[in-house]
Amino acid sequence: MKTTFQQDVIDIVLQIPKGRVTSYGTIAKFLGHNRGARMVGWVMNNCHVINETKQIKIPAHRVVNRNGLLTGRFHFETPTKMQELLEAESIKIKDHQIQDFETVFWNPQTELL
DNA sequence: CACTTGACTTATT
DNA sequence: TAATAAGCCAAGT
Repeated sequence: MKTTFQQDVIDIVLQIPKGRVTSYGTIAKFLGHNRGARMVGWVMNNCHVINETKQIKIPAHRVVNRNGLLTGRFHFETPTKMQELLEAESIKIKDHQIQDFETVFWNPQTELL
């Protein structure tokens, strides 16, 4: 069974606990790509296709850049959708920036392992 | 098969 | 502190 990169990324994103977030680079590093954050972003860009193909929903709103900034908000249905989803999970956001980012940050390396 | 693009990150100037 | 370059690699053209 050859696991594709996007399968691995999806697998991790699906395991992000509710009310927590992680970053592209963290996921990439966990998969062995120290600087493969762009590939994670690429998977997220295809997450809509994946959602229909695999009939699952990927919590892409729980993946932000390493500054806690919602850089991928414009790829959602509406630019505010991402923030709304996060706020619905008790995550505070101000100016598209996650507040207390270190607190809600989810590290698969230490918490999933 | 070669070139471009990208929801990123780190280092350098 | 802010702007630029380089590094990473899968898909699309």
